[in-house]
Amino acid sequence: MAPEAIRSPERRRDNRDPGPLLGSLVGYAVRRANNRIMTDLGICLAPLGLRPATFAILATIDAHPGIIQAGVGAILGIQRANLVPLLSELAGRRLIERRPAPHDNRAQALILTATGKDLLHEASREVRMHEDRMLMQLDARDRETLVALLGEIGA
Amino acid sequence: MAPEAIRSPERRRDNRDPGPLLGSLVGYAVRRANNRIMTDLGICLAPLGLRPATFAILATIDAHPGIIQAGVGAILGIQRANLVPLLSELAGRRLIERRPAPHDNRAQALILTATGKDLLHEASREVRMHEDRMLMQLDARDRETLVALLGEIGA
DNA sequence: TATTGTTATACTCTATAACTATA
DNA sequence: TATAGTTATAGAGTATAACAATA
Repeated sequence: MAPEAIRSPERRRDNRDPGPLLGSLVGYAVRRANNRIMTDLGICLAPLGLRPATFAILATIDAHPGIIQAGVGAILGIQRANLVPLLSELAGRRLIERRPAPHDNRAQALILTATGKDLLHEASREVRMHEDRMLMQLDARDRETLVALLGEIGA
Repeated sequence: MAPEAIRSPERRRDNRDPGPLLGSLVGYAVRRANNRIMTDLGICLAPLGLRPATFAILATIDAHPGIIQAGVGAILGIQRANLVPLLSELAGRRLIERRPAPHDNRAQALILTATGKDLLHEASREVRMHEDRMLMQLDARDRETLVALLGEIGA
């Protein structure tokens, strides 16, 4: 009865369908979108000597001048131990400075240098172009909806 | 003029705001959602001896019986070289079988064993519960919207 | 020539434990 | 005792190059 010829049993060459199970999972759609975004973002930032993680760190310090390392880790979901080599890399390139924190001698207050600000602003332009390219199919309202819905996941 | 006391300048303890730059990026929202989903998914699958990657492989083979390794890699975005140890792990546990492919002596056709199907179905129940938990705040229409919008990213 | 599966290798990201110095 | 920064280390995930067998 079933006209199996219509669905071309196992011969589709451009088949990227993961099947009904994965195809119905929001988590799978999020993962695929994340992969595409991160791959493209990495390519955009590479010429500036940055990666997604180091870009995010610079942006966070810029938004919170004097923030301590643990604060950056809490915001970005990076563990203190894993933050150390990333910050050392940025400090070694004179993009950030580690200064003694005012009221806590254990902590280091982080600030961007003038060079760091310049590089961040240059990277921001690249990232905004990257976003516009990735979201070409979506208007401003779609993008707001997307951010709002994504923010509800796991909340 | 600006009543700065309202926004409590630099003293919010529960502050997870990454700042105006990252906060406005869809990519950042996707990344955070992906992290929350993957962390929870990993916890759900661990008792079954599976990870997100091995679960996705089982689901893909179940949807495409007889698919060859390169096909699985193309669907899931996993490179052939990285697929080998994953498939060896699954074959070692007798969850899948590698059989000579009918029309191509280079390729291996992959199928689920009865044990593999049982484990996949058990894992599927766990994953659906995981999804319902992660998407608790979203109704069916929101979820469809989310999948549709995510599918347009990078297209 | 191109493709499939495979091995080897390296690099990034992430996770944990332990140490020090401060609080 | 708890926290901040640090070191060391191990595990995933991902990337490339090269090879043998086959198309």
